[in-house]
This record gives sequence, structure tokens and C-alpha cells, in this order.
Amino acid sequence: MQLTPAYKIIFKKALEKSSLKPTKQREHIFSLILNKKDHPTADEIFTRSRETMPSISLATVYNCLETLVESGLIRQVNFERESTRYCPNLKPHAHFHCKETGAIYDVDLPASLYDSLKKHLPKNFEPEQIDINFNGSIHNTNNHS
Amino acid sequence: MQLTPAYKIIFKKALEKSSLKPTKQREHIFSLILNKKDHPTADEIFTRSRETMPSISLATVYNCLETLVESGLIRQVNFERESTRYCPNLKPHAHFHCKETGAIYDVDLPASLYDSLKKHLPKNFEPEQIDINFNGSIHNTNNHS
DNA sequence: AATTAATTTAGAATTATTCTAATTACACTT
DNA sequence: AAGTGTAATTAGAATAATTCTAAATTAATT
Repeated sequence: MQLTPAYKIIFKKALEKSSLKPTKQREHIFSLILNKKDHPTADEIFTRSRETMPSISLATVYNCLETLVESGLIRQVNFERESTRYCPNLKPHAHFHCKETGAIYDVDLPASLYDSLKKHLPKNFEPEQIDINFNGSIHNTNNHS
Repeated sequence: MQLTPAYKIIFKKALEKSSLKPTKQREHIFSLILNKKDHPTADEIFTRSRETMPSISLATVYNCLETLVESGLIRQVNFERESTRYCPNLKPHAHFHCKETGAIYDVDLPASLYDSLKKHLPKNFEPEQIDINFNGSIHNTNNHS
């Protein structure tokens, strides 16, 4: 679990901007989320972390995730009241939650759509974040290939 | 806390469709949510319920809310991992969450916007529900009136 | 090397919600 | 009216995700 040199720089810059330290636990968790972009929960990240860093604690995983979110390196995703999941995709995008498998898929949306959403707010409402979550199922398109 | 005759019929019909009984606890909670549309949490609903129905239990409040949601009379709203809130507005609409006051506002959106959102999903994705949540603050528009 | 501040850690505490098992309420037979 | 069966309500225990606390470690700075 290693960051590429390019990401290592991004990682350090982002943390330093918030005067946080690029510790090895933080780097480890960040690289883990980057390398398997499947929207893991804190607990899943904890389990995966332990494989290569057996001494890490759950509290540290929570702490690191919080600092990574704060410094803008990852993003939180919530569905109903399920465990918070984490996502390294920083482009504006929506999420589709499959109610059968529980899997989460990124859905790219054009900036224009976010703009027209904002147009429907009263003038004095200042959105900082817009979360768009689809909930449903995925059909099997039996495409006789 | 009383349902209007019109709502009483809607209430009974909706529950009977799912073969659930229109009990006085369910009616009480439904009317309470209808009469103060401020997106209360289960616990707030519990507190308000007790004022006029002191014997109701928290478990019943949770049960009733679940059956009301199931039968389509109210809708759940979630922000991050805060307590679930409940909303009697059944028109498709988004929510704006003020991070300063915690208040939640309904935001009406045209059906066309939901349609264009759906267009960005892969063809085999079948959304059942679309949740749109704005997070931000509300500016004071000091409009010298 | 000593000092300080930030980070990590283990485990306790918290909080919203769900579960369990007992009781109650109600519709339907006798 | 009494008995039966099923659904709903209830109190309190249990659960699960997350946060808190206080001690130990680490890293940077004097």
C-alpha cells in the first residue's frame, strides 16, 4: 500500500494547508482508499489497514478519516443511517446505492446540472455541498452477447 | 392534535392498503407531523406526543413512524449520520440543511430536473428514490425595508 | 537531552435505533 | 358476554457506529 510520488505530494500539501502532519497512519489509510475505490466503511478500512499495519487502532482510523475529509482528500458518503463510507473521487458526482447488493456506484454529472439545481434555491441560501443519492436496483440486461 | 376528515380518509386508506390498522397512536403521530412540518426527529416526536398522549412509548413512536413511512404517508430525511427526520411533504422535493441552525427547508424542484438526473444513469440502473440534499448556510439579506 | 505540541492508542461512554418478550387492544366466533 | 387469535403497544435490554477520555508515543524545536 504505497502512494505514487504524485499523490504523495498532493497528500502532504493538503494536510499542511490545514497544519496537519502527514503521518504514516494517515498516508496508509489514504493510499488504501485510493487503491480500492469501493466506498469502504471505517470498519472495513480498519480491517484492511490491519493487514499491513497491525498496530493501528480503530480510533486512529476514525481520526485519520476525519483529517483526510477535513483536508479535502476524500469525501464522505452517507446512505440513510448506514455507516459512513469514504470516497476518493473528488470530481462532483452523485452516488447510486443498489438496495440488493449494497454496492455504491459513482455517477458523473455535468456541472450544468448542479447549476440548475442551485437556481431553485431562494437567493439567500448558500449551498456548500450538494449530495445526490439514487437508491434502487440494477437490472440484468441479458444482452445475448 | 386532530386529523381533518379528508386526511383521516387518506390515513385509513393508506394503512389498509398495507393491511395495517389505523390505531390511535399512529393517527396521533401522523397528525402531529402534519400539523408542524418542521422535520422533527423520532425523539422530538416522542416528546411532543407525550404532551397529549402521556402513555405512548418511544418504541411505539419508532414503530408508528416505520409504518407511516411504509404506507407512504410520510417520508424520511437523513443528513449525514444525524437522527432521521420525518417529512409529510410527499411532492418530490429536495432539502436544504442549514449548518448554522440545523433547520431543514423543503426545496421544490421541477420534475424535469429529476428526469435529467435519471438520464445520467447507466441504462440498467433503476432508481426508486432520489435524495437531493443541500448543505450550507443562509445569508442575511439586510434588505433595508 | 529536555520541552512542547500533535498524534495515536485502548477502552469507556454516548446515542440512535432495533430487538425481545410480556401485555394490551380489538375483531370475530361461540 | 366470554373466549380466541392476531396485531399493536410497551418497557427495558441489546446493538452498532461513532465519539470521548486520558495515557502513551512520536516528532519537531529549543
